[in-house]
Amino acid sequence: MTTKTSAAVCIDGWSGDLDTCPVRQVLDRIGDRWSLLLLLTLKDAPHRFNALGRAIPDISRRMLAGTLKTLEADGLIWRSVEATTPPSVTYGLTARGLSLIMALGPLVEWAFAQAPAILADRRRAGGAVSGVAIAP
Amino acid sequence: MTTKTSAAVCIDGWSGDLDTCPVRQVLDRIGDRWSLLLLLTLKDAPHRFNALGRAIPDISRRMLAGTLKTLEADGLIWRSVEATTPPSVTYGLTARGLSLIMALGPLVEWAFAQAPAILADRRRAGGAVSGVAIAP
DNA sequence: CTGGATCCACCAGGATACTG
DNA sequence: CAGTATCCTGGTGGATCCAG
Repeated sequence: MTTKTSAAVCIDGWSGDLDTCPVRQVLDRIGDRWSLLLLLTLKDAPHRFNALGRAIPDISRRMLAGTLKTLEADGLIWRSVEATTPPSVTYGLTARGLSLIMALGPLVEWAFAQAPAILADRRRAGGAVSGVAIAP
Repeated sequence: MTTKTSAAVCIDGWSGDLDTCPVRQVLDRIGDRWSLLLLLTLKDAPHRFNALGRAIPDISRRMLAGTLKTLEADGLIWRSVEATTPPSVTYGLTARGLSLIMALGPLVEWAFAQAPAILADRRRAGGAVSGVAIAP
């Protein structure tokens, strides 16, 4: 979502730049490799920096720090620093972050319900499409 | 989502590979630059190939063709070929594609409702986080 | 322990040209 | 009209080293 665009459509009649469409911006954020995963990890309980790293073993420290910063800038998570030595930083969900997770609920259910069928279709891709058409 | 992972967490206690998590797969698909846009364009009515290109001016033919193929392989859209000369190919939503759009509804509403506040927070990023914390 | 800074590999995706 | 093939660039993100 870095390229300049000039499309006049997006969603629900959104008629501005593609890059200013709210839905696009949200998907750009949670659609990346780590944001959603972090949000869902923090849903259960606040975590410290390295605890998050352990909960998501394959994230690099760079992406962990960067993604957390972005999520905080968006007000989706909070960050609390204990000025001890060594320092201890804790992250947790904000109300806004929680509301996002709630809004994701139906999508999550859909994903779990449809995943097997989609994977089956994808496997025999190239053949006829199996989905029932809305229009002929 | 091309990198091999071995994480043991994902969503709702999903305990397989990150890459096999249904929600990750769905987000990988609709989170890309064009899929959701195409789905929403097709929601209103079926479109022909070049009509889609005109509805979304800044998509390249390569990405248009590629994204359509993937969406079809996942059974989210159907593809109908008229063997005329010149050929005419029409795309439209399947029932599954429509159900995905429905599942996206709450997220879309959330995005529109939260976008202004998020952008405001993002602008003065670096300052204190404004979201109300769930936990202190 | 919690990051920032830097270097670099990889690949998604745009431009262009060509085919059925 | 509806794609496919090829080349090439720029951004994403991993690895590594450094700092508070």
